[in-house]
Amino acid sequence: MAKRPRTHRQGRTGQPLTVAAPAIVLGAVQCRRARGIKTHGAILQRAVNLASLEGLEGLTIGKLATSLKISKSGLFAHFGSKEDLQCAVVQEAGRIFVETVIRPAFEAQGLARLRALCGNWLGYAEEKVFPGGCFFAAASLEFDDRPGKVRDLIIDSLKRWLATLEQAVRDAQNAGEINKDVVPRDLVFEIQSLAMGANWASRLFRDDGAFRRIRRAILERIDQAIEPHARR
Amino acid sequence: MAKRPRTHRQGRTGQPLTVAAPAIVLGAVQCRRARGIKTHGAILQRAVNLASLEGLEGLTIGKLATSLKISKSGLFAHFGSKEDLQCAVVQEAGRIFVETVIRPAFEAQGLARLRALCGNWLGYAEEKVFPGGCFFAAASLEFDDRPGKVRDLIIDSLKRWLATLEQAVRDAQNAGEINKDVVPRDLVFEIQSLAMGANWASRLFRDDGAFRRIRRAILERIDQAIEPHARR
DNA sequence: TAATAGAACGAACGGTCGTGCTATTATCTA
DNA sequence: TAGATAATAGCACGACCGTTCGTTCTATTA
Repeated sequence: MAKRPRTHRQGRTGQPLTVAAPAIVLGAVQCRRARGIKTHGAILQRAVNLASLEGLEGLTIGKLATSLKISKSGLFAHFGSKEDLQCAVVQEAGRIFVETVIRPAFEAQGLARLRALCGNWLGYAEEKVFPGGCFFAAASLEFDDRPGKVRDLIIDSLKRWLATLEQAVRDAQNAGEINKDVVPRDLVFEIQSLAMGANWASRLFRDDGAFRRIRRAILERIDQAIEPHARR
Repeated sequence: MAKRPRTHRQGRTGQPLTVAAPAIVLGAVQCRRARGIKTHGAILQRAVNLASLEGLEGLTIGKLATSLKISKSGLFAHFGSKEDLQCAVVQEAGRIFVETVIRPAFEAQGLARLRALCGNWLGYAEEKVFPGGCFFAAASLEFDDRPGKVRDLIIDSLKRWLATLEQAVRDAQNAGEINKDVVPRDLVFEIQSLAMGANWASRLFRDDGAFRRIRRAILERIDQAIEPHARR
């Protein structure tokens, strides 16, 4: 978008500010005092919500600053560039996703974990953890044709999510719960597609029945893949 | 977006130019001479392709004009506003969709038509009729939170597509090919979700294997719904 | 051939975008 | 409590946005 000749926020001596303990590295910039950390967090939180509604590109620094009642430049100083802001937003969204969808499911094992992952995802999308539906569904379609750091981060997040699902399938196979003939990637792919469809329909048609339909479809699809003795 | 105080392109006497036969009404503006019609078509074609890559909002009048080597204002005169341009683009995309996906399938009946609709859609997405994948998948997620004429058009197009699929299911049920216990809307919903997922994965991961996977999944899902005597 | 109107142009508008400089204020530390 | 520096604000920039205007070229028609 534009050239950025100088590294942002360096010490007077030139060496980067990769200092001691209490500094929090967030994006390209560091906050080292209580006020800065608080502001940084508030910006990020608002930015994630705004971006989920308007898209990562539709998220503008001016609107974000206005909605937080701070100056554009004051906000801008927290991130070296708009691209870095977008990256920070993607990472924050990923953190929320992990906490909401993935981590709770890791209390279960095998097939139960797979079911928990799917159930948590549907809950996460339905309960609007992000006001614009699944953050990564929107972001990935927005950036699929825009190479750069942001897209790389989005792809990386989604690959890790798919890998988590696949590993759960494999674990369930090793535990004898899911049929060994099932190709984990194929099953995960179908589940993921159904989930994306639910998110899409609920957003566009404002039809929350979409989640009910897809929840049933995903459970049935999993049931097809499990060994008889593990049936509910 | 902005006020447009005067009706666009009126005759000297004041009455609108809603004249005789050969005028072609395209969007908000009319083209009545060979040159204008040709230009209008060229703009629309380029705009549809650009919008499928950059989104309907990322499609900018300046970039569009530059890429066609015409002036911004000359292009602008063909449409009353950016919103009208976006509407025209959606309608043109819809026309292409109907010609590519729907019309050819209407040579078949019942179950065969349902299979043809699904197959045509996968071909349409895979062969990149639009360079940015399924136009309506991208557009619907982009506009799901932006009320207005554009979103209404997108929703309308997608509702008609889903209704076409549902009617094919019902016809197949009436012909005794698909089990009457199947709820058409549920089946269509699952098929549509799988299709959206294929489009999503192929775009983001540049993985055309997605279409192979989902094609098989859709066919299997349809097979589950059909009466034994109609099995392939 | 003269009159008319469609089609395209170039220039400019007010607005917003991302970004950079500089000054001011707030907070921490010696 | 004073000095240092982090955090924020103010202001201006160049670029591009959608849009409007007056003008020019060109094709059709009287």
